[in-house]
Amino acid sequence: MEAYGGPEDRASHARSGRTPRNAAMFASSGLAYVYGVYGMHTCLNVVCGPEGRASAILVRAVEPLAGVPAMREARIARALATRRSDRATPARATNRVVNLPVARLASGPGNVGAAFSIEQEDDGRDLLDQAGTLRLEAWPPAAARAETASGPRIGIGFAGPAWASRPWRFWIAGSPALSVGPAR
DNA sequence: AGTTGGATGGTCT
DNA sequence: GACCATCCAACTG
Repeated sequence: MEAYGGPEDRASHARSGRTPRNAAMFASSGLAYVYGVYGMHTCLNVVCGPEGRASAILVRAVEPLAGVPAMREARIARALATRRSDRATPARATNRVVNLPVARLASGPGNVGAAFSIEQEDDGRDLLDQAGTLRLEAWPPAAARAETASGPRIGIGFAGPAWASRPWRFWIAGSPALSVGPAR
């Protein structure tokens, strides 16, 4: 995951103040901020600041602990819906996802959006509503506490060295499902 | 194993 | 009209 701040954060969608797209970032914590990038991917954020102060956490990757078949089906459905080239025939696209390792099902912000069937209409949804289909649940009390690590955020070089180097990316140490990031 | 470039459209200048 | 909080196939070596 990655933390994004308000107008002072040159890497944040809120860097130019409030706009129609980033309105959810200024809302109260616990809501979803969903945006589309590169015309074909949806990314999920969790709004985490007080109302009026923009902040959000981008979910860059998820390590599947349950629901693997459902995630794989969602990936297939999304792959068929947004087929990218004539070379990627439906059969070929489906086959690729079928053979995808579990750790790669949601290893990247666009893949998280695909694996959880995130839509633009999920923007602003209350993730704390335990009756909702898209929700945050409490970490099981009995579960072991995960060890975390941190480093620079991915894909935000445009923000300049000061902000690009800030270690606002956090991950579970040793997780096999970490996002790879853009090639360049 | 690492790099490059195409796909694709909303958003903001 | 340019720019992306990306992904993956097809290259090179």
